[in-house]
Amino acid sequence: MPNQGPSKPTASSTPTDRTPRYNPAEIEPRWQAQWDAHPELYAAEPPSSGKQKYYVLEMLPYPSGQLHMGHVRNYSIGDALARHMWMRGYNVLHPMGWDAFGLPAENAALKHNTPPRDWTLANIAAMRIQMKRLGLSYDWQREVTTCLPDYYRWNQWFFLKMYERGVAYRKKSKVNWCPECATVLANEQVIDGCCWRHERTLVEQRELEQWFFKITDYADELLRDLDKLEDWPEKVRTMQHNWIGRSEGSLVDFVVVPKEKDARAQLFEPISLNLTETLLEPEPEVVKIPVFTTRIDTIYGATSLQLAPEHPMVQEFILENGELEKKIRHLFEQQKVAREKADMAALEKKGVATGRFATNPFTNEPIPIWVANYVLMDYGTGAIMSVPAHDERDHEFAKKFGLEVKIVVLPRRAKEGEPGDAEPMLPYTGEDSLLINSGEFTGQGCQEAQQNMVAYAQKQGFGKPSTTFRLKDWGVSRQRYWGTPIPMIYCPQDGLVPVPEDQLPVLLPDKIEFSEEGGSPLSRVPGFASVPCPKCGQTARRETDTMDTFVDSSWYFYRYADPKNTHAPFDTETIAYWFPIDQYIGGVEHAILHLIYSRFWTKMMRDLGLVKNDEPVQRLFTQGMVIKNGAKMSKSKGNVVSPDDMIAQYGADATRMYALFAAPPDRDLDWQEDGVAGISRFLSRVYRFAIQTMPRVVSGRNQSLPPDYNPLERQLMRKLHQTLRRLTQEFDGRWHFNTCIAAIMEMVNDLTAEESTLQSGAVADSVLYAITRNLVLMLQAFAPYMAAELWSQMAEETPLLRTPWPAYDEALAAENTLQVPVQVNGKLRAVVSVPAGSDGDNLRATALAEPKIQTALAGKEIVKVVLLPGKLV
RNA sequence: GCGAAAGUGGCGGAAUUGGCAGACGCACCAGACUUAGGAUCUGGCGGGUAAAACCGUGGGGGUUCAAGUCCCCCCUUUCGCACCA
Repeated sequence: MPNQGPSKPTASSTPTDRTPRYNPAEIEPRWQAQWDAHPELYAAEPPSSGKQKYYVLEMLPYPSGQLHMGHVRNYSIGDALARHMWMRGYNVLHPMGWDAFGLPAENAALKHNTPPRDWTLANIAAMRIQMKRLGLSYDWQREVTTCLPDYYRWNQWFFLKMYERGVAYRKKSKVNWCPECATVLANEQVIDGCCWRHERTLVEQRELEQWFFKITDYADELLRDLDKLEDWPEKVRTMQHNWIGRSEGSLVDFVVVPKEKDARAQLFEPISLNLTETLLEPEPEVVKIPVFTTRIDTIYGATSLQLAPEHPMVQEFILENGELEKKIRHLFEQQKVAREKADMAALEKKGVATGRFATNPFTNEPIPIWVANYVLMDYGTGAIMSVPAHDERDHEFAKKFGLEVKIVVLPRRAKEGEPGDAEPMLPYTGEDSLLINSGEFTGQGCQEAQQNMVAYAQKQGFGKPSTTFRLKDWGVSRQRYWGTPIPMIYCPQDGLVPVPEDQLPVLLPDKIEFSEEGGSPLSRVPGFASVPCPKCGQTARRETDTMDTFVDSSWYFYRYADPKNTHAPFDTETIAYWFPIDQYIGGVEHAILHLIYSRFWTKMMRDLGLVKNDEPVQRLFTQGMVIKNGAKMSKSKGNVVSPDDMIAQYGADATRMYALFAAPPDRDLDWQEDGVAGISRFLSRVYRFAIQTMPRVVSGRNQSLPPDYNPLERQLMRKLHQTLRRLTQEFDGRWHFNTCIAAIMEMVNDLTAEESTLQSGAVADSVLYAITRNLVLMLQAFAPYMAAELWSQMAEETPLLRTPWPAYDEALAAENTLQVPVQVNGKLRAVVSVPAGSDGDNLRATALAEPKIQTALAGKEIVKVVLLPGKLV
């Protein structure tokens, strides 16, 4: 037969072989059809089963139309776990669905003139086929598709509940605008100043009226509960911690010195109040500039006030002094550029003195007011007090612009009476220190002074404790079509009117025209925007923005537990059984976006009385990326490997198994096709061996194990139990499935090495049966098709998934002869064999009798002999 | 700059606790079977040596009978944070 390209293993290609060849192209579709016909195989039992539940979840995909290797890896991990937990006797919930709203559908509509709905549903159908081809154990009866009204109506329902409680609100504010998406983005969707979808598109700031969710109401709890999430990766917790960015400090009002008064005069001359004048002149308005600080203890060292270029007061200063305008605009531009480049650190600090002063309420002394490019309007109050002696940034700035540096904190002396540390290196930012030059607070420790000073400020009415967050409210309005319509109506008479609950869902119209121009596409749909007001019946305008798609993914996993519910998003009692999710698996790229929104949503639902859990996810696992040739797979790099190609060539079992074998699941995985071929060879060996021994395995099924194992039986049983032990421990612990698969390979290598001996009947059929049966159970998590095929050939009656996971036997796993390495001065000199259970003297004698050891010890004195039980001498 | 993780053959990786470094797989080499081999099987495979000795886990020190693993210093890579007041 001429060479015709890659040879696919087909049964007909080797007609002369006596044993059938492993042919996944034949085996896999056959079992897939079986599983399709029996969805109950993978169906979770209801809470009433009373069984211990296990909810394992992989992050639902966006239906792009194509699975990629990252998906395959993600689902292979989850599927291995789900199958294992089934065998461990749990009632396993393992669902899958589609994060089906989103911009790509609209882009596709524009490009191919296909309605987003058709495009999306076709993609879902294609990907569902791919998933089924992979043999994933999903409960398809619970499939959730977020773009269908039976799902998104509950988004709308939640929105109304949130609106009632003030958690959803509308405000005009500066928002992130991606020109590419032609829509607003949440803060979480802006990465390094660019859109999360368009890595190179700079996000613009636009002033728009938008819907927000008050996630900041939960900021404290979201932060605090991170401590409860012990089974989450430290990395994710840190990222969320940073994102929330809680900072505890104080607000202090500085009073602007009126322009008429010469600040310097006020400084040096006691103020002689002319009562008549004061009474005659109109009282000058007291203008306060609140400042946020975490170091109120250093306030006596504040030598200037620095305002953000966009600070409202700055406008007034510009009105008074036109020359300032250009300079301040310049500062603003510098800051803007730096922020867009996401590199504020590289920004050269610049500032402009306004010529005006403000009074430090603690000292009653005026300090100059500046405008600085490094002060941000959207953090704190947009104004800071500058303490050059005790803050790095302020120090740098003060030195550059010649501002006063006033030391008010000194390090504590190590021992009383010892010299030194009078002049600390500036800036000195240590907090285990003492105050000087700080009025009545002099001599107090920093921590102590912080408390006393804010209390004093509060008493005097010019300050209070305050906590600031980096986390901002979640902007959810999107000026797009393919999303959940926001169920609100604007009535000229009644104002904002929610769509009544019984009129939900607000259906997304099917007929829609797309154009390149911006604005909400729904506003151009005749008959959608115009609607009678539910209150007065007059013509009103419907909200035409849709919700951020992260709303969909914030609670989809609750719907899985009760997917067909038509009168509520889900049943609270059912949720109480299934939640929290025992194990969630996905990429670390969702550490902030999806995972923080989901946590918020759960807490919000808890406050609505819908769920009882505080957190959605008990354990989180973030798998590594799939890379190829050192780079993340991407179309632009041309290094994408298609799962379909892999399956067509090597089968789903080999593809999945390789995804688990090539690296531990938490690490990045370098995809090497030769490795998949290696797994495929391994599966072929397994298949050939199993089929060849199958008649004896089947006959061994009803025989009891021999009372005593012969040496070969003992050896094979030992390997079996060592392998079982490895798998049991890995599933319980660190999930290094790569070593599990390696262990199974070792076991199979041992079996095939003894193949001819086995054929000649050296091992009892019952032993062969025990080994093969357990081999199949172990393979099930990684190569479910192979396992199903062999299981059926063994004519087992229990469904594979419901077969209890075998407990390993420590005694059987133990070696009876130990190969003990012997070291002399830490160097390996020999390996001696001793029977298991030998005592130290015995071992020592054996070791000393070994010629190599005698050579190594020649002419030396034995100082010490170290014996380690079960290890080495 | 701060924080975290990582660095082991030609490659992916193993070595749960300080105890035989390189399991398992890929690639490669040799052989067998073949009209053929990109199929299958057998053997080899860190460097070094005729064989040993010896040297080897990013680099340098240290602790220990014993270090990939623990301690100190440094380098590199990846990730996260970064004028957050």
